[in-house]
Formats: sequence, structure tokens, C-alpha cells
Amino acid sequence: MTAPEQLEKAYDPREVESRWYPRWVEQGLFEGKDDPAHTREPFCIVIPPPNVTGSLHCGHALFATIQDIYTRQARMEGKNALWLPGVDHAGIATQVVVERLLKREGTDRHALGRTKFLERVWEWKARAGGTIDEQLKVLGSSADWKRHRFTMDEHMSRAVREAFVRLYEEQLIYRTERLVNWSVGGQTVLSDLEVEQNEEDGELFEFAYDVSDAPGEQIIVATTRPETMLGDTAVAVHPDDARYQHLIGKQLRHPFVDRRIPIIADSILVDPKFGTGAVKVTPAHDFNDFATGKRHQLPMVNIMNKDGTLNDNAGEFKGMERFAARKAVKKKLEELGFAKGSKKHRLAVPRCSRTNTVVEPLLSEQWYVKADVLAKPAIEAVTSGKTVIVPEEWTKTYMHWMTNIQDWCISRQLWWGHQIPAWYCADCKHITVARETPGACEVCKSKHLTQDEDVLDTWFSSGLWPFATLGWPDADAPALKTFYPTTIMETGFDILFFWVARMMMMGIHFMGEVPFKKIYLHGMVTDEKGDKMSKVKGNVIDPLDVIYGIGLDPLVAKIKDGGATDAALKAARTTYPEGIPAYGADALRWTLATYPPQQRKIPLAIKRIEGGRHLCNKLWNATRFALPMLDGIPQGDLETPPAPESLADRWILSRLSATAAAVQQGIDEFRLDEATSALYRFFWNELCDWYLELIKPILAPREGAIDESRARITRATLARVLEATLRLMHPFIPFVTEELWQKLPKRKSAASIVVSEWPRPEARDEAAEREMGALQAAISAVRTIRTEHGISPAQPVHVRLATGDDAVRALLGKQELALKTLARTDPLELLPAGSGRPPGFATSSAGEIEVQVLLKGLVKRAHETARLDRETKGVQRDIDVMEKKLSQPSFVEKAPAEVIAESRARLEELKTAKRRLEEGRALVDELDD
RNA sequence: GGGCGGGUAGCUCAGCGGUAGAGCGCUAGCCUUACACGCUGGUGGCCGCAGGUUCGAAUCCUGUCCCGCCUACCA
Repeated sequence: MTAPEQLEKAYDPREVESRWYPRWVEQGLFEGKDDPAHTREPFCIVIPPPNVTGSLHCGHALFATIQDIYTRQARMEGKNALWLPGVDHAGIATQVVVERLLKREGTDRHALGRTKFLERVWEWKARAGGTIDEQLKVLGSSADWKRHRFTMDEHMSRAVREAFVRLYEEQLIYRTERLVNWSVGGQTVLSDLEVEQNEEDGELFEFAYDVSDAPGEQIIVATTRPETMLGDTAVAVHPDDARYQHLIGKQLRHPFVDRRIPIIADSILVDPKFGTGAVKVTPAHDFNDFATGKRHQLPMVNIMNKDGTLNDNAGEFKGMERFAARKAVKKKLEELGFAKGSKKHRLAVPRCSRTNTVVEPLLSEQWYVKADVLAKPAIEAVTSGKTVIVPEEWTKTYMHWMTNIQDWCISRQLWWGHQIPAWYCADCKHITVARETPGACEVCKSKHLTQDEDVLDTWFSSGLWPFATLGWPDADAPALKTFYPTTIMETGFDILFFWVARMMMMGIHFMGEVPFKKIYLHGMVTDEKGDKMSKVKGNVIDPLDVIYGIGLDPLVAKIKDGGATDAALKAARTTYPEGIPAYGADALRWTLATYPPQQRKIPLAIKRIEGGRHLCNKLWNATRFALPMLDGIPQGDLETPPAPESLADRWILSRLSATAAAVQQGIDEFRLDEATSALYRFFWNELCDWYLELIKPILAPREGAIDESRARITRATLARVLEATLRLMHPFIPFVTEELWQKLPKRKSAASIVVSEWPRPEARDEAAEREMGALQAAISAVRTIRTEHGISPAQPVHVRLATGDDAVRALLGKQELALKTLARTDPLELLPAGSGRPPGFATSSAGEIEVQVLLKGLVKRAHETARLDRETKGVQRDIDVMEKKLSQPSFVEKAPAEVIAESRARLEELKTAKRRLEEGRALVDELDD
């Protein structure tokens, strides 16, 4: 054991934190054990895999903290705990990054070819990947790194193929031509979820079509995308619209291309009250129009190439870029006199969430997963409670999405990802879908096969994550048998649909059992103003900078690298004039755990992390203080601590029990905020503020020798309470607790706090808690008078405590030492109630105890008058409220008896307090001016 | 348009039917032999607004106004 003197005065997290993680890993403390027989209760969390080439942000720090708290707590409870780490290949995001690199080199992926390009991505992954893993370790994440998984691992690829083939065989995967969301920037199709709808300013442009069979007559339509008129194949009006009755069935003349367009009646598409009541229909470029086209068997004229330029069908506009074409079409319509004006219009513009380019609805053939079949059992699992969502509010959102689910487009025109295991036969056109690369077409046996160029949506492989990482499709994989279904899925609510819902569907479908028993959704970490973290806004804080600290200049440089605006840089300079001090991982974890889970936004104020650091420092110092006092404690007193006798010892043990219960409840109910707040209050406001102060005169007396008969039990209690407190805090702040725990004398137990026993609540001692309350109230009352009058803390005062309760008087008598030490009373008199007020004494109340403090000679009259006025005012206000309440007949008649009794007692107490204050007023005349 | 969440002390948020709470801030005084990353006091709130239910409402109901998020096909 390190000598106590070696503990520094202030806690330095950097030194301590760097030391422990490697040791924990070396000792294999984080490893879950394959145990299909379940000899120990299994506990498992699979990590929401972060983007392999990303870097840690505060959102990661949040999930890492929460998941680690649960894993560590389960481990201490003796469960077979596994937190399985891993990363995701993040198809589009990663490919976009690498393509950007290539562009800088003056080349692109097509010039490189698929194989070479993929080599480059793997190269990039080798270099940039793994950053997050390292960062998670700095945070103290107790993950089992031996089981680390990557969504592009050999094994995961096998799982993906297996899943694809099975779903195809079950006809839950199919290929069809449909209108899709096409990302012009990413050159790939997107699922509905990957499209962001932004409200933007645009215009509603109106133009006319000539009715060819009725010379001189026109019909006016409106559009936000004028270029699409090149693909118009109908104009629709409402069947009941009187204005257009005579035109239904007539033909229109397209001004630019040689096409006759019918006027059709459609009550679904057309709202007669909007605009002109006539709608142009472009089935190949609009989702509504597509449906309309299907209803009326309209031709689908595609006018656009995949790169966003117009194709042959666009006639004279062929080859133009889409937005240039928009201008050109408008100009031409104006020249021909068809333009009928335009007005400003707010509209939802669909953008690609990765490239931010405008998404085009485009006709194309893609692979789909039939979702409603898979969704049904996933809905049932939540309805029946096999899987519980917390906070519970999210259940509705989950249900709503699941019940209105659309088929999921899973193919992507990317190269980075799992290539679709489908082969096209050049001869008979048959599609062979197989687990292993087929040598020949399964129908015509032709060898002319080409594999589908596309890859699967990243979320397809992510959907398999909770079981594929554990060994699926090998149904007998020991890890799978041990840990599936997993215990908790903890992640951000923003990927409830993207990921959680899909894991539910896939998990149930392939495993026949839900993938997790609890879904715990946390909020999104924002900056302190509640703004979403964004590199452009320059408000992204790297958790490592919070842990290790960073100077102003490097911080600003980092933010600048992220592409922040000048304004953002300036804001950063004013927000962090000194940079960020090193708070340590424990402080960050603690702070993140204190946010309530219902909160959608977690505005992480750097300043608030200071509170976490202060706590660690306090813990450090409390231990530093205790260690010398515990020196030489016999091991026997640690193994079986003697029963407490003193009030302080009984009280603190009872409070420890209460706290252990509160922490347990907080963890069970996913209220880590309540767990941390119970711990904080106990440790700071009870253990430090009172208990340590109370035992000072016993274990470190100001004068004279230690009374060993009293000291022995207290010493054992102190050791016991402090050690248990460290264990209760360990899941939240693992580093500092391990460091201190190692130094503390304790029972023979595990080599590390990581695998030490989780404290269980024991019996409460209500008498001790009540008695302590009286003592605390008396001490506080004296202190209030003292400070009010500016009496120096070192100056003893003459105090009289009067009570009619003999037991309380006896109690106070026994606590004379405590009163003397904590309130600096000398002399101290204990009297029966109604002992009067000798001249020179101020009076106050501590519950039913009357507190008198001799002020004569110590204070000025004005101070006392001010105190009396203030206190009387407060008491009077409470009396008024209570009297009014009790004077209402309806209250006395209808309220429960105990509530009435409580109110009456309270009123009596208030009245007594008031009377004492009034009597004390006479003191004013006894004081000097 | 629909859905969800929120509006409580200067700030960030708990509380969700019976005396308005915490942390930070502010303020007065203290280097009281663990901690100034500290100690002891104190200040501070028509609990968004309007109705209703109730003996009693920050807490339940209705309406309303703001603020966020998600979602939707208004050309």
C-alpha cells in the first residue's frame, strides 16, 4: 500500500486514468465468458457500431458512458457481463470521403476501377479506422476487445449473404422497377430515411398548355420544377370541378416535344382549391404523379440521366444540367407566351443526407425488402412486452412507423459495402441468388454470369448486428447461445427507425426471438445553447479535449480544420478564452450520467463538467483524510466490522443503505440522473459535511489522546462506509474509484474494484436518522445566528438548548462533543422547555427545540433586528398559508385525517417559532447600538 | 397538415395531487489541522397564459400562445 502522505493535495486525473485501463485489460476483467449453460446470469450489450473512419464526439461519449455503467454494474453484481464493441463500414459516408481524396489527387473511382478503389478504401480504413476504439478506451469503456467486430469482416459478410439468400428464398426480397430517391451527388439510390426534407424558398411557376381540339382555349398548371414539364404525360383536374368539365378527355399540345397530352380526371391527386385546380402529371419524376400514372396507364417519360443532365427525351434541352434546364425551360415558355407568372412558395426540398445535393425521383430497378411481413412480429414483441422501450414515450413512435412501414430499398450504387449475391445470366436472363459464388446459371447452366454491381444498404448488415456478432448463422455458436437475446440496446433515438427497428425485424425473423429485452433511447448531445453539434458551427467538442484539456490556440485550430465559419471561430474564442482545462474521463462520465433520460436534448455545458471534477477531487480528499485515521486498523475489524454504537456511525450506515437502494433503483429504472444525484448527496452532504466532521474529534482529536474504546468502532465504520461508497460510485467514475479503493484498507476481496462486490442495501436505522435530524437542526440553528452576526468561526458562544422532550435532551447531552465542535458552543446548557430567556440571548427554533445564543457583547443591535424581521416575515407567511387552509371548512371535512393532523402540527410549530422570535425581540434593547 | 417533446430560481434541469427542489451563478463571512476543485450562512420563483375537476393543482382535464424535434404527396 502506498503511504498516505503520497496522495497529492489535488486529484490529477491524467496521471491516474492513464494507469488503470491497460491493467484491467491485461487481467481480462472485461471478458464475457461463453457459457451456454448459463451457470451465471448473462448480461450483454452490443455496441451501436460507430462509423469506422469517424472520430469520437460527445454523443459517443454519452452512449459509452451509459453502456459502461450498466456493464460495470452488472459485472459487479456477479453477472457474466459482455459489452461487445465494434464498428460499422458506413457505406456512403466512407465512400464519399475516399472519393473526395481521389478527387484531390485528380482522379476518381471509375478511373481506378472497382478492385483498386476498394483497396484504397481498406487502406484508408486501416489508417483512420480504430480511432474511435482508442477513444472509447480513454473513456474507460469496459468492452471485451477480443470480440471486436467490423461489419465488413469475413464472418459478417457470410451472415449478410445468408440473410439475403434466405429472405430471397422466402420471397421477402425482390427486385422491381419503381420511382426511387436518387442522390445525384452520391450517384446512388437512397432509402426514404436517408432523404432529409428541408423547407426552402422556391417559386410556384405557372404556365399554360393549349388545348389542341379547342382552338384558343388553354389550361393553366403550376409547378415548382418547370423542367419536369418535358416529361408531362397528362394534366389532371378534379372530376367534380365545373370549370374543367368540358375539357376532360381533350388533348393538349406540348409546346416543345412532339407529344399529345390528355386531360384526365383524378380525385386523389387534385385538390380543386389549390392553385388553378389543374395539375401537370409527370409520372417518371414525381411520387404522386407516378401513382397517378399507374392509375391511368399513362406513359412514363424519363427525361433525366443519373448525373442530373437531361436526356434525349428532353428534345432541344438535351444535355443541359437540371437547374440550367429549369431556367431555359422557363425562358422559352416566356418567349412563347405560355408563362403565366410565378409566386414565391415555401416547399420541402428533399436532400441527400450525405452529400446535401437535391434528391431526384427517378425511375429505376432496385432490390427491396418486403417490410410489412417482418414488421408484424416486431410490433407484437413490443406490444406484448417481450421488448420494452424506455423512455416509454418512444413506444408510440415505434408503433406508428412500424405500422406504416414502406418496403425498404436495400440496393445502393456504391462499391464500398456487401456486394449483392445475385448473378445475372447473359443467356436466359435468369437471376441466380446464392450463398456461394455460382459457377453456372441455375436454370440454363450458362457460364455467362455477372454479379450485381450494387452493394447493400449499410443498415442491412447493421440489422443483423446483435446476432451476427455473436456467431450467427452458426446456430450453435456458444456466444450466441450464451448472450442472445441481449439485455439492453442502448442508443440515440435518432436511429430508432434506421437501426433499432430493423434489428427487431431481422432478429425476430432469423432468431425466432427478440434481439434485446430493453431498448433504452437517449437524447442527443448538443452544445450548451442547445444547438446541434456541427463542424461548420464550430461547436463540436472532442471529448478527448475535455478529458486531457486543450489550449485556446490548438482548440481554435482544430475547429477551423473542421470547416467552421469565421463567426464560429470568434464565438469559440469567447466561449473558451482559456481553452479547456483537463477534466478527466471520470468527470465527463459523471456529468453525462446526470442528465435525465427523457431529455431529448442534452446541452452539454463544458462548465458543468467542472462539477464532475470537483466531485472526484472531493472523493480524493475525503480518502486522503481518512487514510491516516485508518492506519493500523485490525484486519478482523474489516472482515467483520463491529456493530455501530454511536449516533454518527448508526446514522451513516443507515444513510449508506438508503443510498445503495436509491442507486439500485435509479439503475433499474434507467434513471441514472437519480442514481448519481443520490450518490452525490450522500457522499457530499452526508458523508463529508456531517459524518467526517463528527468523527474528527474521535479519530483526530484537537487535544488529548484518542479514546480507543470509541475510536475502534468508528474507525471500522469509516473504512466500511468509504469503501462501499467507492464501489457504488465505480460504474460511474471507474478510474478514481479504483485508484482510491486500492489504497484503502478493506476486507480480503477481489484484486480490482472492477470485479468487487456490488453493494446491496441493508436495513435502515430510522431512530438514528430521526435523532441525527434533530442534532443537525440544532447545529444549523446556532450556525445561522453565528454567521448572521458575523461571529468569527473561532469564537465560542454560550448556547442554551431547551426542549420538553426528555429523550431529545438526553440525546443532545450525548452529542455535546459534536455540538461543541460543529457549532463552537461553549458553554452549552441543556434545559427543559419554558426555561425562559436570560438577558443577552437571541432565540431561534430547530423544530421543537428552542435555541438560545448569547449575543451580548458580541454583536450590534441592528444585525439582530434585521435577523428577527427576516425570520418573522418568513414564519408569518407560512402561518398565514396554513391558517387559511385550516380555516376552510371544506378542507377540514374532506381532507384525509393525517393531512389535517400534519397541517395542525405544522401550524403549532410555526406559532411556537414565532412566539420565540417575538420574545427574542426584547434582546434588541439589551444590545449595544 | 399530422405526431411527439418542452415552457418551474439569472442559467441548466429535477419534481408531476398535499409545507416549491438541485447544481451552477449571485451574495456575506471564513485559508476552522481532507479538500478555496473548499467550508458556513444567505439572496432568489403569480411553476407560459386562460378556463375546469378537486377540500387542495407546478402536478389531472380542456383550450391557447410560444420553442424544438420527427413525419407527410399540396402541384
